[in-house]
Amino acid sequence: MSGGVDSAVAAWRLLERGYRVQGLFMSNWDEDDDAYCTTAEDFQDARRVCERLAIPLHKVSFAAEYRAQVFEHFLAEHRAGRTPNPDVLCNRQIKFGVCLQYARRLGADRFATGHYARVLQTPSGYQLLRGIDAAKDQSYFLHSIDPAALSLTLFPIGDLTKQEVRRLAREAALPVFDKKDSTGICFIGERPFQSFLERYLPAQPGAIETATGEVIGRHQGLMYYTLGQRHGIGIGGIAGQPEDPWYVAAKDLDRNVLIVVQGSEHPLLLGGSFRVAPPHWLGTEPRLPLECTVRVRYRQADQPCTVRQDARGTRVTLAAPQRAITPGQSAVFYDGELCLGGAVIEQVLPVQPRVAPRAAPPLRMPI
RNA sequence: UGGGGUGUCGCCAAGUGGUAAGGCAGCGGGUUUUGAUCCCGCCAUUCGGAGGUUCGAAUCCUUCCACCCCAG
Repeated sequence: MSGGVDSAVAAWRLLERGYRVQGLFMSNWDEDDDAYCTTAEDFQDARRVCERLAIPLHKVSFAAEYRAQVFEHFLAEHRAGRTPNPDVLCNRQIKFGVCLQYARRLGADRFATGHYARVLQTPSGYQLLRGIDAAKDQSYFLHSIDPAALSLTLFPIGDLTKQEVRRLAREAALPVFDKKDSTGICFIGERPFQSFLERYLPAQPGAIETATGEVIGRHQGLMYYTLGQRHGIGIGGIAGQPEDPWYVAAKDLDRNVLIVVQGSEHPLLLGGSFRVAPPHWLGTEPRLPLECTVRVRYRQADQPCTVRQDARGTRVTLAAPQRAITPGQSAVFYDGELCLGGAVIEQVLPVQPRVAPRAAPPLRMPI
């Protein structure tokens, strides 16, 4: 129970179906107790919901595990100039890892969350499906959990739309029926990103350059930016240049230079294929090459792709180039509604053919 | 020091006598369980300063200031 409307309705639906339900509230972030920290209110909300449902509520902190298994990795990735997805890791390590184990020790034989996703039992095992509500589907964040956890897991609202969840919450008189959806890093919450990271990763200012090497500004530290990012670069109008906004196209870690390009459709923002770390498959490992669809970033449109194995590892080739393919983010593979698994993006391969005209060698784009 | 040019929002930039376009950046909000993207809104009573002409000036005149270029 997070104190939000989704987990509240999930618990309510389980009760409706006759399950014996107990609530479990996690507080996994105790680094600070500032205005951005909503843990106290969220716990109160969870308690009110459980009172309304007449079920017990357990409170547990996995702050140490979160710090060690999620946050340290998050910082290390940023240090390396990549863009990690802490919530993917959080689901694997914390929610469907230590928390699930904890629930087992409490005597639970099933484990439920308020995620917008579905579990399908098939002769060959349990499979993860997208949530019915395409706009809220959270299978992307769940793709890397232990497949064994799926067999114990219930997603009671995965077959509902957000609108239906809100309506049910109202009808069931759940105190949080009107509570705003939460965003931001799970357990840490939404905060000014750069100032938050600065507390852990000191600024390392450097130059901002165009793709042709012209210096047009200063950045605060490569780790504060992500590929495809527009805001926060601080570049205004430049005489003789078009009026389009600037986007982060690459990071040159060796030179501590942020490389930016102008216009949201700039070719250097696009990637046609990319390398990934060894994939995590939720079901039986598919034979490669695999034709499927892939989502390269949460809420990005699915794209047809081919997953191949070659001498250097696993490579994904897209049917159409995608914007802002970013090392550290997850590529999640789907077969229709079925979430097959995913892999962390390692390296983007440029759209342009490898053989360039003799006169102009292709720009080297680090990362 | 001569000669030429330019000074309009943080940046780029329209406007050349009729009462300050637009873009970028920034800020605020929406969307969003990463970080982005995206969408909406806000953002110069004032045009380098001071005088003057005019019913009316960013636009004309005078003067001062600053910067740039060519001379030197």
